[in-house]
Amino acid sequence: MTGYTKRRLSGAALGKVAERFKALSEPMRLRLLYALMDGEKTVSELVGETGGVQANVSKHLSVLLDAGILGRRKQGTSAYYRIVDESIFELCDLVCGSIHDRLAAELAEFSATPRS
Amino acid sequence: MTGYTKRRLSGAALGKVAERFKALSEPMRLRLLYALMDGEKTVSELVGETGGVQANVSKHLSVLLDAGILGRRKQGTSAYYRIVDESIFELCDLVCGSIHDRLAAELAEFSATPRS
DNA sequence: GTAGTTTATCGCTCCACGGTAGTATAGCGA
DNA sequence: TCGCTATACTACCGTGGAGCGATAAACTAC
Repeated sequence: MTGYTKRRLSGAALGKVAERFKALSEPMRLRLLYALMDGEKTVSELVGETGGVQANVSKHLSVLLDAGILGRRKQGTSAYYRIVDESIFELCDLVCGSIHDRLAAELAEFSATPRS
Repeated sequence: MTGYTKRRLSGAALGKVAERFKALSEPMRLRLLYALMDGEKTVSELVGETGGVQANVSKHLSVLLDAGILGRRKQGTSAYYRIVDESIFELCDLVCGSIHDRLAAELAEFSATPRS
């Protein structure tokens, strides 16, 4: 019993799920999400932390906004972005665990292989 | 306490996580994964079930194979693919729940809005 | 041997997307 | 009013990847 339902998804649902995964398939966007873990930040702050160009950071942020992962608040000339879908980090944790397991398995297999 | 560790990831780890998400960001690949839920199948069977072209199905399967999500077994002229990373469905379930919550929230907000 | 089946791969077109530069818009201060 | 800053938007280029047809490779049956 692993906890997931193993329910089949309709075609439309499949598309929405794929869309969500696509929003998370860019290292830069993941970096932005992790930078936002300690609370909302402005675009400038995110530019400084991630080392990206302002235009790119702004575009990636709007992608995450459209995906429903981030929220935005404007104050003065600044735009404050925050995470509204905390399940993102659960996803990343699951993937990290899965990748770790695979690497560990490969390592074990390599170590068990007799060197010729 | 939601259960995830909220640990920051290195740049390389971020790339690997993004790569995994990218492998899941295609509806066709998700369809193949869900078709494989009830056990290993040949490419021909998957072509029949998903309605895809053989070349595409084969390519998508090799993407999932390289990502460590699927395993392959060859017997005669047939290739049997199976799921080796069951955590995939946990990921999909999490995303489904998240999407459902968002849609439900949008619906509630819409219903609460007084119609002018 | 030949023919048929199954799978993988190649070449191609087309489209989506990331990165970048430049520009526009809005708010703030002198 | 005139800058200055912060953000968003537009246009362009290059790349990567999906879809498709044709072909190649491996195996089976005759």
